[in-house]
Amino acid sequence: MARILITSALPYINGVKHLGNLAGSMLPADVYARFQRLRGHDVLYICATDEHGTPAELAAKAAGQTPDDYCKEQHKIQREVGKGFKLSYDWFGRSSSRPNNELTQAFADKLEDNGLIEERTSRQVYSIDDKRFLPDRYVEGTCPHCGYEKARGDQCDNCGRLLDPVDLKDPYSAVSGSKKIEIRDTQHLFLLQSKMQDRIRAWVDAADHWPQLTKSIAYKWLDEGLQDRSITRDLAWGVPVTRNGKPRPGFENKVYYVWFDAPIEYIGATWEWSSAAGEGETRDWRSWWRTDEGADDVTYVQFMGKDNVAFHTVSFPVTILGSQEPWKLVDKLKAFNWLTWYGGKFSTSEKRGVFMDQALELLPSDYWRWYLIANSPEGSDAAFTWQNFQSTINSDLANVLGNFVNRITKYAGSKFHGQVPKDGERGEAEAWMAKELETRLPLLLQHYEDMEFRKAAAETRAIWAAGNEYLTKAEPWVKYKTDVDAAAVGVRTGLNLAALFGIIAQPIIPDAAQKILTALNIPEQARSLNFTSGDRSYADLLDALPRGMEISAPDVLFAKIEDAQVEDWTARFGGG
RNA sequence: GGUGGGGUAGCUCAGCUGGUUAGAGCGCAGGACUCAUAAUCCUGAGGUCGAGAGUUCAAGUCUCUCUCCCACUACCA
Repeated sequence: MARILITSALPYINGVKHLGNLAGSMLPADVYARFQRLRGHDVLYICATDEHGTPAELAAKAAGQTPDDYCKEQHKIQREVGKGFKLSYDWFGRSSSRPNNELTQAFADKLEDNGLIEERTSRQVYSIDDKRFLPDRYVEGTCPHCGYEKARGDQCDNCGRLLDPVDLKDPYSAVSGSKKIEIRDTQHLFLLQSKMQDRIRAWVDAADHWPQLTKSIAYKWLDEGLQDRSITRDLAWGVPVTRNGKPRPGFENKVYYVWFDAPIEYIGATWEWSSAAGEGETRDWRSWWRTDEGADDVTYVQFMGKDNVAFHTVSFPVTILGSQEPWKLVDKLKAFNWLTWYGGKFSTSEKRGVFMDQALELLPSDYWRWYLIANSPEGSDAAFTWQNFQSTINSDLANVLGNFVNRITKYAGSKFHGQVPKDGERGEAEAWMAKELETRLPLLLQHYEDMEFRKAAAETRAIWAAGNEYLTKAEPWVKYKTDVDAAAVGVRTGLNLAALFGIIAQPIIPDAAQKILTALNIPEQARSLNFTSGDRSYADLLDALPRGMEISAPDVLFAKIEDAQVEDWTARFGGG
């Protein structure tokens, strides 16, 4: 039994996430976690909300709440939506939690002890009316190059040029609109990433389980040369800057930069999980993270969108390696491209696309889970369209899987008293089906191991489709007229296939799988993805259910998506 | 601008270190079947693999040029 630690990129606290966020980190991580649990491994799947930073502070202000209250509320909302999508987190934490505060401060201390942090003075935009320093993008003004009047301090959206806020003409605060702006000196802590360049490169060189996309992004940063970066900000909301447990002089009104503390929350959330252990339960977070305390046998897998890769392959490892402490580093890193929405991006700020809470109002989570995995943006960006969604669901789920389960269970009910038939001998059709399973099931497992989710879904579907093909070959409804025993073999095999189809469906569509397996009375211990444990062969899968066992026909598993619904949703959400 | 990824059947995508007639699903056409959610199964049509040049006995697969799309570009996260 292997120990597998899984984390998905922390969703930012600022509002419910859209389907693109779900498809690019949380959902595949969940599918992978479910898969590995069903393989019998010891899995710990950790996620959390990323709560610090300027956007959270401003959103709280806009909502008339303290950042703390705002985050508490938003965290609960995100946690519930995650539940709605059946994301099987072992823990869904908060980056503002106490453990993360402690860990972040401890890491900073270690880094400074190791000569990797120094104080530097930098010049920043200060808004007098807002009484705060402003990040570059919260300063707006007229672009010195093209005259665009709403250029941001970091970049002009009109001409695309990178800017420095001091270059803007007539600058004003994007927070309040105030023009009372000045440049002030401010002290910040800089993490000396440049000193870690060689160590990081050696570590990336040695990482042989990373996909191409991941490595190329890491090397890009390394080739350009790691720059020292500021890890503190002039904000009130965040992890307070300390030195050896005491407020750091001159930094009383500053916090660590959100990108410094957020990845540390992977560890922090595990600590939270540990602290929440119930009566008589032992949870040791350090055994998952400290290689000197048991984590050396842990395989750590991270899931994220491509925008996050640099931070996970370079920035966070600088923190970990720079600490000189035996913390666990990532072993496998799966990065995703974007799910696109009618030619553009899903966008939280522009409210483009479908958001997780809205999606659940339209259809049960399985529908979305299947579509988003079967069309996962793995190799390149993937387009979401309502029509594609409709045809994928209707074909794969309603027709191929749902109809298979329905036809065989109904037929068993009407002709074989709702029992697994006892009689009849196997023939050619069963041999053909066994052969299919023998070649396809190992492929399916391999795709999951490789984290090739599109391929895993395609193989799952191919196995379901093979079941329909089998029934055509076996045609029990024809044989029933002349030879009931011959029909019995077909029905028995069909019912066993329905059970198997439910079993392999579990990682992607857990609810539907549960319905199938419950209707067929499959006990928990018989639901694993270890198909050939012991002396069991693939052919045995076709006769695994106890003969004579009562089964029931589940309700129709998937309703088809009607054209009228597509029209309705298109009108409501746009697209097309 | 720089860097990276991508441009393969009507649509969405597979095609690893170059090797016989380029694949899948959907859609489309025809047929079979009737247990089933007008579902399923079979067969078929359909591609100058973005454009051009080069290397090679052989290129979707390697090199160069061009073109279009997307992402990243370190103080948004």
